[in-house]
Amino acid sequence: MNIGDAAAQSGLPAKTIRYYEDIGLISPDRSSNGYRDFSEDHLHKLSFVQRARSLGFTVEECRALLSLYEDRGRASADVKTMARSHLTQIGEKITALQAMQATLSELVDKCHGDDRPDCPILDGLAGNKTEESI
Amino acid sequence: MNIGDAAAQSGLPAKTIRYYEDIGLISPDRSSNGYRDFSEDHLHKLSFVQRARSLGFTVEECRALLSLYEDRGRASADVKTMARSHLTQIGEKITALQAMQATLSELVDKCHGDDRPDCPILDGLAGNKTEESI
DNA sequence: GATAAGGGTTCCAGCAACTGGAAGGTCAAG
DNA sequence: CTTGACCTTCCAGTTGCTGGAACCCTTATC
Repeated sequence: MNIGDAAAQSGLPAKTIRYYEDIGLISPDRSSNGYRDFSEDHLHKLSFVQRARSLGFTVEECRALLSLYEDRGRASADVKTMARSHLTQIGEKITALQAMQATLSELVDKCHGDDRPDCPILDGLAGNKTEESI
Repeated sequence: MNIGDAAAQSGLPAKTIRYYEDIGLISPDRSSNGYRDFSEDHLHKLSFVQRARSLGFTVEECRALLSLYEDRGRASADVKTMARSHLTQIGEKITALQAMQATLSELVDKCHGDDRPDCPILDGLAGNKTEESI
């Protein structure tokens, strides 16, 4: 199977697949004309990586997950540990974003947003505590 | 004021401040010895950028915010528009992360996490619907 | 046989926003 | 006078791709 079909079936852009080969994540065969040749197994791995990436795992984590996936003697505890640590990071990111959201909405709410220059958002960014600003 | 003090007072690493000068975000003066010399105004801008960055604005957005900040004739509506569009993006990121969180916690919950190879997390990544897996 | 379309290949550059490190100049203290 | 803490510049690397140039392969059509 050529890269175009592999891309279509895995949901990854062809460029990304080439990149994954570059960094040694997958190693498709080559046809006699030099084209990459993807087997079902390769396709499977690509989809695996696509899903792991869409869950926010880094490429290096995907590499580790892939090798656990291939390892018939793995301990599911190892996978669970990775997943949990990733969950922690996701949680931290959400918390950080929610803090930004809270601060920024507060500022936005205070800003009347008209043609006057007076702006609590800019004041807030400038470090001024703007209790009242009209 | 030297870069070290500017860094300490703005909460930005010196490297970052040099980088900001590189990309034209701030333009500190130079002392006769070639050292950067930061005025109170520069310091103010650095703190401004630091806060904007910590609210998740991109550097280019910071540049725009800075120029609005400097512009005495600005309309607060322009600032509010930027802030709101940024809030939207934050919201989208949170939603995406929460989706990852939901999917991944579900898989983690299903995984018993012991020394056996059987693993619903890997099955999930492989695209298998694992209803029951013990 | 020419050619055009639609694959594929390589390599190089660039994005964001820094960060690390090397090689060297400057300055204040002991 | 030297030591150490600063400062300077420049170059390379990070993450995960993405775009583009220049070129090869295959198939169909004229």
